[in-house]
Amino acid sequence: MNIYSLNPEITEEAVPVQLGRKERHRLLRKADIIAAAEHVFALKGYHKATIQDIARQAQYATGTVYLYFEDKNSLYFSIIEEKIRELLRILIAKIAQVKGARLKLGTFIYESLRFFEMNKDFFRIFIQEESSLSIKSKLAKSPVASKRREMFNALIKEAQSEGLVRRDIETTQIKELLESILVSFAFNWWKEPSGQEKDLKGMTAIILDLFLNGAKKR
Amino acid sequence: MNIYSLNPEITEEAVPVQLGRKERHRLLRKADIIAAAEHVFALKGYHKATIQDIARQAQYATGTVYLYFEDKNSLYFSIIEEKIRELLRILIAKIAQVKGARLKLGTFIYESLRFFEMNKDFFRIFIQEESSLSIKSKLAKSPVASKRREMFNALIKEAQSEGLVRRDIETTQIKELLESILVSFAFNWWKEPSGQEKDLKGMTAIILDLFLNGAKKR
Amino acid sequence: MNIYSLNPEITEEAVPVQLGRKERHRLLRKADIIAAAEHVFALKGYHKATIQDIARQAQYATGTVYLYFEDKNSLYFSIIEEKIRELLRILIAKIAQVKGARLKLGTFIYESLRFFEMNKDFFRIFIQEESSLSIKSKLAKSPVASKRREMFNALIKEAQSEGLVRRDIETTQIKELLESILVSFAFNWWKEPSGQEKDLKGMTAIILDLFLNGAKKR
Amino acid sequence: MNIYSLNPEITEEAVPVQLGRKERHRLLRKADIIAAAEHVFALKGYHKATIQDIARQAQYATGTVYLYFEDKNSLYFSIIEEKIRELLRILIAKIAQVKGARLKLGTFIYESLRFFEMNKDFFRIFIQEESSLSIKSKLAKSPVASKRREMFNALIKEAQSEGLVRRDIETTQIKELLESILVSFAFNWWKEPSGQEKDLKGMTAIILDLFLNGAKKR
DNA sequence: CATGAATGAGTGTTCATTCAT
DNA sequence: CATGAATGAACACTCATTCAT
Repeated sequence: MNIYSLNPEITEEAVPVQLGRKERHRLLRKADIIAAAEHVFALKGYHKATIQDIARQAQYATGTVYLYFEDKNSLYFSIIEEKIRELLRILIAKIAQVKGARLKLGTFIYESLRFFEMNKDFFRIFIQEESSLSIKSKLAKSPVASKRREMFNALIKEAQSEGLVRRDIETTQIKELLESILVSFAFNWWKEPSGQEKDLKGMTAIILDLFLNGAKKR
Repeated sequence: MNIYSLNPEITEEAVPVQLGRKERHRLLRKADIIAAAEHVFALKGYHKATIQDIARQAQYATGTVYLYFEDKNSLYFSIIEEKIRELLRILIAKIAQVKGARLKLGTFIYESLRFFEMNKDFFRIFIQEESSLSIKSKLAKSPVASKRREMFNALIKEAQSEGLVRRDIETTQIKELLESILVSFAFNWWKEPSGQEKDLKGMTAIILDLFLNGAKKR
Repeated sequence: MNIYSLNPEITEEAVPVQLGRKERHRLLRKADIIAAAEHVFALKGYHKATIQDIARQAQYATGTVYLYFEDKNSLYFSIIEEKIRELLRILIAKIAQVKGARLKLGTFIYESLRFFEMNKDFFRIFIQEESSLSIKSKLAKSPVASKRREMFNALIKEAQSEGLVRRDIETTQIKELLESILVSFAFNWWKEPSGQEKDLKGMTAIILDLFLNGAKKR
Repeated sequence: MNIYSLNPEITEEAVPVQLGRKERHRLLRKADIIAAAEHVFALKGYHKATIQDIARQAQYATGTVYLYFEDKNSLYFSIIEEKIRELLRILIAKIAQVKGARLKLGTFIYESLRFFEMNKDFFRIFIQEESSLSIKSKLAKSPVASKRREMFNALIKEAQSEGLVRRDIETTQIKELLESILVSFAFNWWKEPSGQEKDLKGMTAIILDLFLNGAKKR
């Protein structure tokens, strides 16, 4: 897997030059709307955000949104997909720069936390509003999410074959465990109003420590 | 902390005799409605469940619901509070029966998983529908949730002072780790359609292992 | 067939005393809304009439309409059914008062034209707006329409067995002929702005003549 | 009256050579769009057919349709006018080939029914969807419809002066009567699912019989 | 207390029409 | 001329909440 295997749709910088003017234009519009929707959803949450709100924010007419997205839900979905795509791009790039499972895991944790920090507002959608886990179900079927899962799995597998991570537990379960820990720390950081000053990504070491060594006193 | 410190409101068996007939009546009505709401929410999810649905299920008139609950959201909230209260009651009772931090932790894990298993349908609300994390935020402020947090913290602290759990990391963070692992296993069990046959609470040993020893190979 | 075989639902005078207060109330509300809808549909036509218009006219809130009717279309349909029911009631009553196929046919024609004259505004819905024929298709399946068809058929059959009407052509086709002639005269009367003064029901004799003797010169 | 008195606009074969290239081009475009619209309207009905559908079917852009037709309704109207024009052309041609009012009437009925049979799909627009009678009102003012009316009237008048048709009833009314009978038979044939096999134009004799001789037993 | 009919604000979505390119 | 992206008004329908009985 490499960075070019990511579907470059939407993200402006990634729009290949060979796309026709029309198609380029289309992707830019989609990006406009996604940006507006991200903002509105983050502010109001899924149910309270209206398509009119989003259109106004994007400075388009209501109907225009429907030229680019099937319906409200698919727009919502696109935002999330786009975010995952972005995170995945970062993860792949950064992880490629280091050697050894431990460092790679550390990089993975660090960049994931950093991404969360930088997209604090966006994640309010999940946190304040609908279907955090429902979305997970739907996302599970999306190609981007699959890519991320594969990459994550590969990472854990590598750690297992390098002898860093135990093999008596399924790769998938180890992966889910690390994910849970990340989500948990992120959420607790997010929850605290004072969390703004603290450094989420600075918790990388502790997380890695807890993940690998557990809670037992030695 | 002991079992009597729990707010006994609502749960029938726990209704103290000294409450007036009126008040007792009132609590029973609330319990009726909560039971109906739990069913309907689990079936349809928060947004698609209507107050009319719930009233019909409880065999009351629409307006009656509003005699006992402020609005839809507070009804929803009450269900969750009630569930936590129930779990908390169980946890406290069972943990009181064993000695030693290790056993207590095991009991905590076992009973939590068992409760999740037995309330599979209820948790669909969180998982399929709204605001898994949003509710967490709101719950954080509710007295029941505080009680559970305190109890959980006390448990970890006990384990730390007994020398089972490391002291170089904050109690809260240790607690979050355990919670993460629980959530991770519970969600994965829930997710699998075949999960019905498998035994979630049977995973207690593995979870305790991962919690104490971490993911590192030894 | 007799007058009691008609479904008396809705029409106020026909509401049997044994209906509960609730049910009576419900039928009155339905009648209110049907009256308002009849007016609005006649004025604006099906597509341009909005549920809001109708609700306003009936002096109810929008949602109230939906307590009594599934949706816009079914409301529209109910109006037509009700009109047919009314006409049918009149036809049955009047025809029962005369003897002989010729007189019965005359009465049928006369009362049909009279009904059309008196409901001029209502028929504008069909004439100016939607789906005159489409509605026919749907109506064909409704019980009221079936009743009217049966009654009409019985009338022609009686005329055939009395020797007034030829038997070498199917009853149904004879029936369609008479219906055609009625429609033709009614529409022409309706079309003329001056038609207001002329007497539609006064054309009974001519219609009966045309129906029986045809257009041929003798 | 002869075939050349028909407005030859639109129909390709009839486009006179003396029209400029521009104008010829224009008429061809209109014909393209009308053909597409006929198809789409027949398929979806007036309200559910969209201009976009029609444009796509005609392989033009949305806006192009508006270069040739005022709006959706006038496009719809043009189709009907064109159909009437076509029927009228046929009627005039066929009727010119026979002698005597009776034969002419028969031809008129036969060709009208045949045309209906052959354009079954097209007539679904009228039958399933909007404004059968509304369109009549509007059409009454269109030149094509006037032409057809005149021709029809002339036919009946001829029958009256030949002594075939009674003169004690207005020509117009006789005409409307025959039209109603035709419509009635056509609709009943159309309505029946089994009608596909039966022969509509084969009913010419019965219709003529009923029209001329009426329903009376002799 | 209980009822449940009535309310009416609120929203996703469609589509005829326009107009800058 | 042709295009088709953009427009935005319009509307059916829902449902939490109220209140007269």
